[in-house]
Amino acid sequence: MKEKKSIYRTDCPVSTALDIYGDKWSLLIIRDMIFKGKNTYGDFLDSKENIATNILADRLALLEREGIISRAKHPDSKAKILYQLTDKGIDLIPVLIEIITWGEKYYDVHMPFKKLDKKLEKDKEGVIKKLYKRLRK
Amino acid sequence: MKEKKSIYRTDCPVSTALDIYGDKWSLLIIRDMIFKGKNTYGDFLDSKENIATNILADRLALLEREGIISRAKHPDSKAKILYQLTDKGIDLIPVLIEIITWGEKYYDVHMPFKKLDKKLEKDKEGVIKKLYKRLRK
DNA sequence: CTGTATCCTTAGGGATACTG
DNA sequence: CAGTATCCCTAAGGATACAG
Repeated sequence: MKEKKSIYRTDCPVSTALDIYGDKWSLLIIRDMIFKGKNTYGDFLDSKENIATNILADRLALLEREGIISRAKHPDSKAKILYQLTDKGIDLIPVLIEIITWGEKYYDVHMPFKKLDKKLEKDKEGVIKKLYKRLRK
Repeated sequence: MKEKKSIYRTDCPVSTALDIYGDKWSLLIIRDMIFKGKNTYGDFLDSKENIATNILADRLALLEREGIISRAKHPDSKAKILYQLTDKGIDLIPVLIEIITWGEKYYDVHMPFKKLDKKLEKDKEGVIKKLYKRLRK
């Protein structure tokens, strides 16, 4: 596997964050983990956006290297790997929530669960707290 | 100039948002407009990250096409152009704030104004409101 | 099932020169 | 000053095949 230099452009929090997940795929993996409970390679491959296997492998490695996700053996099978959000990854919930809020305000788009859309409008803080609770267990 | 197809991958708000600003530069321009009051081509070129002229021109066009920024004549000079955030662009404030919050929590990074960093810790909502107020004028 | 590896094409982007 | 244009290289990414 190629080595990434992991050098950030500047000491700005925005540019540093973008150096890590400023691309078209990383946050989709995080989205699937947070909102759809996905946690295996096959799960991620199965998304509507059709991520390529090489890109998926690359991003999983990158996210693990940055401490955003962890890998562990899956209880179901020896070959299977279980990907889980670390606390650092869980802390991306508010970022995702704000991106969703913006997207839903300006485009005809929706999260797969209508309940979530409505709850978000009414009680964003409540949604965030619930997600934290579910993922921290 | 090349035509961008502007077709979004899916109807997911996250993937749609990433189709627009899921790259290493777009949000840096927005950052500079929100937090540093930048609004001319030369201002943007002047950032620490050293964006290339062709990339800057491309992103300004993209952001304008998406209705996130607007262009107008600059009062100072006929040649100069004034870029300003639209309401849609201003609504990216919460996204940036959450990205900054996450970045500052996990990396040794800082926004150029220390006051902002401290205020963010104590009163995130207040900071957001102030920024909205300043930019909506 | 979880990846790697490979091939190939396109997009991103740095450097620089140039124009209205 | 605000871009365009060009050159050229690298990174991103799609498709497919293959391996443990």
